[in-house]
Amino acid sequence: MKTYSIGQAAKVLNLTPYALRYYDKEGLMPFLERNASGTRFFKESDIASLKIVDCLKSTGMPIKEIKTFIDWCSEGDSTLQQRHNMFQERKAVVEAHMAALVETMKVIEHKCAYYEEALEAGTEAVHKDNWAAQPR
Amino acid sequence: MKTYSIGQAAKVLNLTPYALRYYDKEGLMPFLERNASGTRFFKESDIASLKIVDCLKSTGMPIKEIKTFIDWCSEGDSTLQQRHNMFQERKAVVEAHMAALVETMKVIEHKCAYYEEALEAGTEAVHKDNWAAQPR
DNA sequence: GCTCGACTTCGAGTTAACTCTAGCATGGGA
DNA sequence: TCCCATGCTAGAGTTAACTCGAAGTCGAGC
Repeated sequence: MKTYSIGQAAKVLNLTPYALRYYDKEGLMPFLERNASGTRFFKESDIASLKIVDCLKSTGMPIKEIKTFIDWCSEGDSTLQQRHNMFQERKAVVEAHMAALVETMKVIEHKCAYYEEALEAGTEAVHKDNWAAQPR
Repeated sequence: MKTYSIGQAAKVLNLTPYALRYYDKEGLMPFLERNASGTRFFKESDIASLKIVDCLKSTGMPIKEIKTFIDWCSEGDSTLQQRHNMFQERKAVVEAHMAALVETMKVIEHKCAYYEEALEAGTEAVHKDNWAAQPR
């Protein structure tokens, strides 16, 4: 079975070896093994697990909470409900985040249009009179 | 014309007075006025400007770059092109962010389904055999 | 045998964006 | 008149998530 050094794993996951050691120190990789001389080696299952970590991170979850999840994974079937709840909550968080981004996008597109008109006119002054009439 | 104290502005913008003073110190509010005794008062135009700041922040733009934009605003029509470019870039950033969130969401939903099945079976072991066959 | 690159640990340093503390000023209500 | 909330400044403290430096080990290739 293929394994990865910390440098290779970092490359695959688009992280630095520093970050991976930090995650290890924070307890995000309890199943990570080492060879006789103490060097970490990452199995495919470790890479997969780190991809989940990355997924949770991208929902804005802090490392400490991710660790809680990892601990639940180690505890086995008795924590299935907590883990399910956690993913449900993450789903809600991502949905909220996406909704917020849609609103952000509306403002940005409005500003793009605003500056396109201003550029055409050569001056921002074109908007001064009818600002109140601008659609938000 | 209605104005707001720093506390009122903070409430309206869902920020703290600390944060608003910090933004002021960082130069994000060059048009902000004060009364005779040095107390800031926020006009509607300041509130609107801070909403744009908030919008840019929510695209992940750091304060220093937002300041650059604010400075361009102060410089007038000669920076229209830069400002337009900036919003175009922000649009691309938000689009990328949304696309990433869609991917994140797929993983999360997959995990929700995974844990629903596991809960039904009472054990995570139901997935052990056909993990490789799981759709990602 | 030597060198080189990649690995190790430990602990210190970095960065952004606040957040708070201390000490003081001000203005309105009882 | 006194009190209290709220404002001010300067500067220190906080937090997360790395990021790095120092000093040392290890295995491969020449």
